[in-house]
Amino acid sequence: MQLLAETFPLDEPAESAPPCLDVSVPPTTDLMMPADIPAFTQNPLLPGSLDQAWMELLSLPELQQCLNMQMQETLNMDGFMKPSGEAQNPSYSQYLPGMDHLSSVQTEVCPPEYINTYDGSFNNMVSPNLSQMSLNVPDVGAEFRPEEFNELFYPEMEAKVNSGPLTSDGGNMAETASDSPVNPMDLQSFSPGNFSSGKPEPNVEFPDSDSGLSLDSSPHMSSPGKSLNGDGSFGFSDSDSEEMDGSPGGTESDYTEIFPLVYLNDGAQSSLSDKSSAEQQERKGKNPKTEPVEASGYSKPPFTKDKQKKRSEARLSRDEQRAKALQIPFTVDMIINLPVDDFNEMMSKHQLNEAQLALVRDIRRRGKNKVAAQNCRKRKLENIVGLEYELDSLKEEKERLKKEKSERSTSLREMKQQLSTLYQEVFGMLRDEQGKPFSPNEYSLQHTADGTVFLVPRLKKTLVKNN
DNA sequence: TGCGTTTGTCATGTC
DNA sequence: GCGACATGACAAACG
Repeated sequence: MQLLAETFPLDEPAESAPPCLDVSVPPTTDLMMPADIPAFTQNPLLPGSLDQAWMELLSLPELQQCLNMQMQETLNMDGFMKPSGEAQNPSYSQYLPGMDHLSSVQTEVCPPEYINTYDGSFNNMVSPNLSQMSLNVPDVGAEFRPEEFNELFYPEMEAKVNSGPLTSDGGNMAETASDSPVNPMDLQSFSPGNFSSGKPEPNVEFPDSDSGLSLDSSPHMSSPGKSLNGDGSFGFSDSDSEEMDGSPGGTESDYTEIFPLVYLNDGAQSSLSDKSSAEQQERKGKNPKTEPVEASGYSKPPFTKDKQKKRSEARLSRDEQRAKALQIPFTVDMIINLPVDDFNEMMSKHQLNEAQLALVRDIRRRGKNKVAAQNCRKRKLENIVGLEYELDSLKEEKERLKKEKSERSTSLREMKQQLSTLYQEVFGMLRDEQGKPFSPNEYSLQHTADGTVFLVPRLKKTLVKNN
């Protein structure tokens, strides 16, 4: 085994450079044969007590490279901790996508086969699976968009959402509207026998309408209701909803006078009524309350209970009552669910007065907004649930990373200690021309990428740095 | 009777 | 500019 220590110009001109010792360790040289180390003849030999195994290890270029890296990192430990520092990035969602690169950290660590060469030394202090050291970043994808998260955690829910009738894209809605059978209002219910209660109420109001049919509460002052009722004798409001619900026909006489029947009895109207009147009658007979909701295409709103469903039906029926009162020849379902083109076409086929038009628009707006509100609330709940799952997942990930960081810190500390020991041992073997050991205050060992080890004067190093 | 939840509605903004 | 949709806010209904 040979240990070479020769002057080395380092990165400065030879004439100005103080001598550096090139301590290269060819693996096949004999430590006890100074003749084999010509450049070292002017320098002290390593003592014969040097463990040959150590020197063999040192002779390995891989180990030298590893040592070189370790020494560099020892000199600059900040860089050593960089990956962990990134892992502490509080911006977790942004951090996770970038975690992929951390798996490459292992390439910067001395590979296990090199470490294993130490057998009894490094082997014990370094994780045996160093090459396997990588952050097991869960495959969570590059982003945490709520949709993906929902798909990740609630595939079933997502499927239901996508397949259900309450999609917000309107596709199903339009389909439902166009596919649903036409359910015109029961025109027979417009008969005086059904509508007239014989109890005229000049100030009766209809519930929940801003169509201009309510007098004072309506912000839509442009609506025709007021113009029709300048005396304020006619309007809708929720305050009379019970009245309306209780006696739906109670206002018939008033409205039939105010809004004379505009039934054109044209083809459209007859088709609308003939098409499904029988069917509707049959359904109404079975379950008159649920018919409008089911036919509307959103038969079961999310998180709806039976009683709430009844409320919904009651609400819808109030719109039906209004429509009946104004003798609007369309079903509420049609008004709400028809595509805009079909809706306009339907409207164009009937001569509706301004009050009727306003009410139809209100019914359509309210109906669509009701569905939109239901979808909005459903999405909000899904987002909340998804965020809760995400929070739990991130907490687990955080704990895992903390544990991993602790383990890596321990491993790094042990490696530093071992490297320091090795450094001191190698350094202590070196002797100058007089056979005296080099002062660690004046010299230090440095590695180059090719595995060469230099004994560099610290003063020189300082000078070079300052220059 | 007070309180929390659900639902419908309105107002407003965005597409 | 209009219509559809989304959403916060509010009030009513209800348990």
